[in-house]
Amino acid sequence: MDAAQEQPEHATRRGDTRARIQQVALELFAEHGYERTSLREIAERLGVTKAALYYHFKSKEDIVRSFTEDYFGRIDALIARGKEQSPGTATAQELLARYIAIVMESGEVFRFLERNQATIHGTEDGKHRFTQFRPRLAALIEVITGPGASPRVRIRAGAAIFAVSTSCMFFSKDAPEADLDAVLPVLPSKDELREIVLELATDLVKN
Amino acid sequence: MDAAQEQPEHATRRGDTRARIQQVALELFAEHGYERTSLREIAERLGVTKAALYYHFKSKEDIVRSFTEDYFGRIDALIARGKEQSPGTATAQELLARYIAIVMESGEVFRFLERNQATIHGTEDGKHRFTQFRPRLAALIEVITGPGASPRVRIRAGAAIFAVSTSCMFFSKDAPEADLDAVLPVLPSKDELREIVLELATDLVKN
DNA sequence: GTCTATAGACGGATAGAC
DNA sequence: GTCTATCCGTCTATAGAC
Repeated sequence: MDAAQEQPEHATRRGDTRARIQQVALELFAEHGYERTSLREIAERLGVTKAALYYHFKSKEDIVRSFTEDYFGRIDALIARGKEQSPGTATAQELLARYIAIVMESGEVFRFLERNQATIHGTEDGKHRFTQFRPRLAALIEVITGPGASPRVRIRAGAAIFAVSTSCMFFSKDAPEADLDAVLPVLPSKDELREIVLELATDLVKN
Repeated sequence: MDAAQEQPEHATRRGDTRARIQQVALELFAEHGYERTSLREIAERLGVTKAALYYHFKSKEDIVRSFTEDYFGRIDALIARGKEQSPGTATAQELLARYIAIVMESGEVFRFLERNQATIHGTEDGKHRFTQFRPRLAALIEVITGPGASPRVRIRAGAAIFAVSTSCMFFSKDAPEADLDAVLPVLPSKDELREIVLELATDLVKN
């Protein structure tokens, strides 16, 4: 994760308080939901008070932004990279592979975004919302299919992204409190999962 | 959009406050999120007061249950039906087709469930089962793949369900306020969408 | 950097009149 | 069936001491 070294020296020596806040907040936001998790709850779990939180973050939403901006930065970089390449099966395959890597690496952040879509979409703050997945999805599809693709091809590309995202999240070994046993008696390793998911996404994109 | 205000002449405009509450609540819950939508907001949009809502529903959660129980009933029926059939490609295909139909028919409800996962998961009522998507997913996968399938086959079946669900929701013509134009310049009809999605799901399941 | 204390707002829910 | 009025809890955020 990003260690948030955006602060002056005096504030973050070895300062893991900020990082611990992020960690606990992300965990609770993803598990119980953004609105159902109060700052009091986060503070209590860390053994500090609410006011301490406000020393490190200017608001509740600011905590969210602190761990989502890194994720969105990666996606944007992926899109930019894709635009520089010539469309084709090889490019699409590489894009998908990189996308899978991003999703798997930022597992908890992705889980948070997935499970709090309505909340995130609802933040109409105007200023800076920690924001939208929608325009990025459009760009990803365009970059995978190339311009002027048919509805069928576009939908399949979208489905590939959806399938990849949700599968990586759901079948991940380090999913917290998953009733995974019921659906997958034997868990695949991270590499096995990556391979299976990439194969399935490729099937969707290449036809 | 504002279907609660102006309805077609043959629709039962008068005397069905309960249905109008459901409709408006579902719309707002799906769009802005369950917690970010207050009963006051729902009441205001209907031109009534909060207290009136409590005549028709015993709590906020009760409104949710009123429009989710039908959806889950259908899924459960689908699972039960699947269990009675012998596993095989034909069965899987039929199951997928029926699942797609369910998702497409209950579009707004599904959107609500999708976009409020964290909230829904957070309500540990225990007594009300509308919380659990997880065990149903496990059952669906089992019924599609048959018993004792490999991790790869199970993950592909899961991915098929994920892809179908999200695609039907996202690429649906009557998606409210979707920036769909950006990703799909020409929109498929409901039948075309169904066909495309079924084909893609089949590709995932049969290999 | 962390604390205590509190402001200020808004939420869900209920009582009882009509 | 719908209203007015209100209770009580919780929340985010801030002020200011140490």
